[in-house]
Amino acid sequence: MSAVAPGLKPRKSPVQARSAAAVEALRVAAIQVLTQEGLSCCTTTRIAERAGVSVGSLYQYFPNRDALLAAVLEKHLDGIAGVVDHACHAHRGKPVSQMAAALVTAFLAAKLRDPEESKALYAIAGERGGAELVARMRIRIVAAITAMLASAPDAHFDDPAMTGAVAFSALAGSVRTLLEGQAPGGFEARLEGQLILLMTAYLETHRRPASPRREAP
Amino acid sequence: MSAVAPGLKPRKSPVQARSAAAVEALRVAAIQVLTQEGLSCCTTTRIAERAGVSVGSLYQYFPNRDALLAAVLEKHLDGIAGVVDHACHAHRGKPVSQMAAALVTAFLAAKLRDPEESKALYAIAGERGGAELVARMRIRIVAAITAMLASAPDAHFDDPAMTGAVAFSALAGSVRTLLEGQAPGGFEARLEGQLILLMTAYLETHRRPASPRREAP
Amino acid sequence: MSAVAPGLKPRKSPVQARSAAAVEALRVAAIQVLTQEGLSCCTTTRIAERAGVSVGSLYQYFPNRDALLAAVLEKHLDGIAGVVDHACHAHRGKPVSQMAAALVTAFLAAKLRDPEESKALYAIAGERGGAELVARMRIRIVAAITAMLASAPDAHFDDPAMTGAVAFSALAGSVRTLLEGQAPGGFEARLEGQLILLMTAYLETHRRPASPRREAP
Amino acid sequence: MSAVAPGLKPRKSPVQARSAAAVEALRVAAIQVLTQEGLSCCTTTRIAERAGVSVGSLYQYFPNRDALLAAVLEKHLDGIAGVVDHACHAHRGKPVSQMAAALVTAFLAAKLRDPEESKALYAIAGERGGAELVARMRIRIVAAITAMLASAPDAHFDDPAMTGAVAFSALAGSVRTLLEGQAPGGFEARLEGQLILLMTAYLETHRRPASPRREAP
DNA sequence: AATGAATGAGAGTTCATTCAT
DNA sequence: GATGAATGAACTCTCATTCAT
Repeated sequence: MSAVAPGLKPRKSPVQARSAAAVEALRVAAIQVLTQEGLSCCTTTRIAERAGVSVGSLYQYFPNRDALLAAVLEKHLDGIAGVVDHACHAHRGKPVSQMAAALVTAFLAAKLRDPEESKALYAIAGERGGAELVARMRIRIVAAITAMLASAPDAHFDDPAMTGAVAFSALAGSVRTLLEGQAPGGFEARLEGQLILLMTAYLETHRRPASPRREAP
Repeated sequence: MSAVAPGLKPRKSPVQARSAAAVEALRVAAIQVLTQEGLSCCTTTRIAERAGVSVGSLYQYFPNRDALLAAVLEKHLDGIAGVVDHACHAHRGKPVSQMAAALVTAFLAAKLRDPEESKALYAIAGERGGAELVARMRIRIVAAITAMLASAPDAHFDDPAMTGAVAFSALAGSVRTLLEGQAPGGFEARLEGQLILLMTAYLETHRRPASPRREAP
Repeated sequence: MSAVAPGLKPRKSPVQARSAAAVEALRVAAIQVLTQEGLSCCTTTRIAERAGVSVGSLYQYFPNRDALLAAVLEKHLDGIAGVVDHACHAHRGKPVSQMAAALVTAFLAAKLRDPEESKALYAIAGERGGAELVARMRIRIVAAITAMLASAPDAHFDDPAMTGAVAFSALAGSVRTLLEGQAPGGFEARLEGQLILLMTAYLETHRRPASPRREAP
Repeated sequence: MSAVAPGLKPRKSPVQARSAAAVEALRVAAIQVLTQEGLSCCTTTRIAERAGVSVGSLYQYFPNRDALLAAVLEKHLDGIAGVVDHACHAHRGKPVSQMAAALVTAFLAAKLRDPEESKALYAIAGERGGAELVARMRIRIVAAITAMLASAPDAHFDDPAMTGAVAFSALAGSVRTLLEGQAPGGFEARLEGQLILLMTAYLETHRRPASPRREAP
């Protein structure tokens, strides 16, 4: 229906732009409501209200409430996965100690950027549909870690996928504990150091005994 | 835990016995419903139905739905905490490697004894009230670990509470991931070994450099 | 269980005595609960509890909740009616001014002896069954008043029943207002005087102009 | 009350009109249910059903059941108070006998316009919240009566507020009795005359002894 | 497209009443 | 008889979803 801007890249039509804006507003509103009022107050009406659109419109963009919440969760998880992905790519071929530090740092940075949001989304992650998204994201991240580990020059992992999975689980679990429980004072501050320590110790368990270069058959 | 002296007192009046049976039936039913139908289907009606009692009876034993779910969660957490507590006590003064193995083994044994139950209860843990119970249990377990660590003859922890907290978080988080996501094949089987490896590596990070007795300045 | 005093009047059997005690306890308990916790808290369980008997027993003495409440109301109304009845009998043949004063005084004394109770019972009076009891009591009292009025030496009432009904309505209504609304300060204190004034004025409206015997045309 | 100028503005937006219609339908339905089935059958479901709207809609207009009933009562009481208020204003400065007649006539006319409604609302008046509304209305009416009495040229009231309160209580109480009890035949018909008699007698009790004009000190 | 009033199934909870003990 | 746990219909209220405007 809209006349596309003459020439360059196909922009979103005005209609689509409006849609996109509304969708984004709903996403942000959902997080705010979730954060400030809790899951049980996170009704479609409240979200729409906060987003400044009508409930009717909400249902134009999402088939139902769960789809909206899933979308919110998915975007969040995508962000996390992207950051970790990137860090893993960037540290291929580096020594495992650097890998460990990079992994921890990247994940913490991503997850703690908006702690309230991260915390609130755990509530969604447990709901129908959430588990699957989390599983997908986990697979993606573990794959990235696995690939990184496999490229380590100073270590050999018999089963890098397993090691990666355990490493990520430990990391994600620790952060979850931090966010969910009111962590004891100073916990947050020193968590990063401790996690790097933990991660490094775990990965270096697999360190290659001697100069690996030449003799790999 | 104690074997009752054979043949003696009936221990509970018939009335209490019926009550206890109903309460237990409700507890089990709640876990079943949670497991098989999810948190949002876990209504008082459904639980009572499954337990074979009427809703009215449910409310005779629990003041409201949340109290029932909290009771279920609390019993579960108490079981876990008891096992870990016990293991920590039993390994005071042992080398850290044994501590690590014992901690991992005890926690896994407790948490994976009924995986469905454990999994289902994560859903409750996020609800209002659940978080507090989890926090309490965490504090109790971390305290036990901390005390154990502080007694290690072959390591010195500057901040055993921090180390204990991180160790537990990593452990609990890994198991959660295992239970929540459909873990990749074989994950469960080798998880215990990997977690022992992880835990040991982390704790031995703090190993006392040499024979500690004589040369401490 | 007790040995009945040998000989004289047929006492209630022990069983009946127990029943009577329980019934009375329930009656009193109902009033207390009604007074202290309100009609919506006036459940059979609560009443039985307060009376120190079991719900089961309550249902041995009363076929259902409404019957219990009706019994409570009935006894209350009987008390009131009795007092007024008595006063009316005692003032037959007296001047109307004395009748007015006696009526007001008797009714107020009866109704305000336990204001809380009186007030609480208005709640029952509106429920199914209550209205009928109230109507019956009204009829009884109005009859007594009517008879008294008809005997007045210094007045003549064309329709003493009508006059009696209006007089009683006004009286009962005023007291109800006093009890229900938080009456303005001092209202209670001077109500009696004002009501006597009102009643006297109303009844003296019908005063026989002169020596009544002879000259009635 | 005013005839809307023909053909002009729709006065209410369609939305508001629908709302208003629903609210009014609920009000009427509540009175009908109360009248025909009693307070204990006056449930939100039943009211909504009778009003031809869904329960959900009921809760869109009233925060809860009590609020709906209170609204119904309030409107009724406002109507009564308005009529009495008006009559009192209109009879300031008139002789007390006219005041008495006007007060009785106005109140009866208002209260007996829809006797079923009036009767049904007594049930609400006793519930939590109802008492307060009744008290407020009472205060308003008594104030109006008091002001009227104070303006009487042919009587002097030492405490017009007290006299007003008693007068109103007697009046309201009599009517209540009429409506609640199945009044004896003909009662209603002659009640007005009797109440005027009663009221007049009571008020004239305070008649100023002699020609008041000149000698007011 | 956008709106938000209307819907009604279904949730949690209560309580008069019964009946096995 | 007395008991009080068990019952379940019925109540109030919520909220995801629809659809006339």
